[in-house]
Amino acid sequence: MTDLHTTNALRLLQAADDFRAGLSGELSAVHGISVNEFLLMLHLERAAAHRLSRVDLAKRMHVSASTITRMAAPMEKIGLVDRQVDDRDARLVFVVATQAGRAKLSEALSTFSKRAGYLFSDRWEDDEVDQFAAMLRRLIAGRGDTLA
Amino acid sequence: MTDLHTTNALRLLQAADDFRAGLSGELSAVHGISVNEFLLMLHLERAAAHRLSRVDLAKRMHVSASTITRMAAPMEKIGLVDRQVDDRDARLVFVVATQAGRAKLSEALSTFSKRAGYLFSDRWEDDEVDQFAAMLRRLIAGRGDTLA
DNA sequence: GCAATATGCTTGCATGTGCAAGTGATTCGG
DNA sequence: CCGAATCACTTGCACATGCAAGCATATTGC
Repeated sequence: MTDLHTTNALRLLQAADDFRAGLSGELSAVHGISVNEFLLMLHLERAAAHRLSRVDLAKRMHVSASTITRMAAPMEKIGLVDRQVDDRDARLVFVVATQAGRAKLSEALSTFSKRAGYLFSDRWEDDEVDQFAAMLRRLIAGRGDTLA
Repeated sequence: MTDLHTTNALRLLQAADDFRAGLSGELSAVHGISVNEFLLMLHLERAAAHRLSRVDLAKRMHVSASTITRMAAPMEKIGLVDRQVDDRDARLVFVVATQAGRAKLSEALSTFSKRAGYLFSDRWEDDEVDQFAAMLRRLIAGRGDTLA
């Protein structure tokens, strides 16, 4: 009916949606943040000086610049991130992780890892996990700004 | 730094997001439908009699029942789906694919398959694609209502 | 049978998001 | 230099979506 590439793409979307849906509930219930806020902070954590410009974040997260503007505002209010204007280029406004934000990320990351463990553990052999990692890496290899 | 399960889950989300973002633009530009409308019709296509109740669709798509109600309305207007109340249980309102809807799905599916091909082809060996399919299948094995 | 409960769906409200337009800052071409 | 083009960001508007409440229909317990 449909070829295997198509099946794989459908399964990829389904598996990611399933995982994201479960993660969403626990992140918001336990840590009071959304999946996108979690991913935003993770991008900051991986970035130099734990900061990124708004357009940079937007590209990495597949959202519009306006979304970053609007996500950052409440995160600044609760102290997860700070706003930092570039010295050289006054157009650039960095989103920079605070200590509190990095601590929150660390907690949220343990929830994330626990769920990732549920997803794979007890059903996968170590070498299968390695293979899967290598395959996924090839799928996102085109991007130079991946989280993992 | 982070264990491999965590890395894999992050890559899974990233790969799916990347694919969905590219697909979204082409589906809306070429076929005038959203990714979620495409997936809704695909669920109908796979279902018995090409129809599903609203709560059933909601569960399969990880969205709320109200979202299905609101997605179905414009799709009925442009003739992609019909509304059908169950004879036995007047609470049940099925979303049923029309011929026009199934034709539209078929066109959109070719766009989907083309992008799925880009994602894997020229970079993957056949047996790797098979392995990847088997691994993804295990990730979504818990669900009995998967698309693939 | 009938009240109490559960189920499926819809609607009001609040929130999240993209797009297009607007603003200020920088860079480019002459 | 100076005007034009580009870039980063913000804001107004429209649309999508979840949650809670409401409504109609079924099912259950007595």
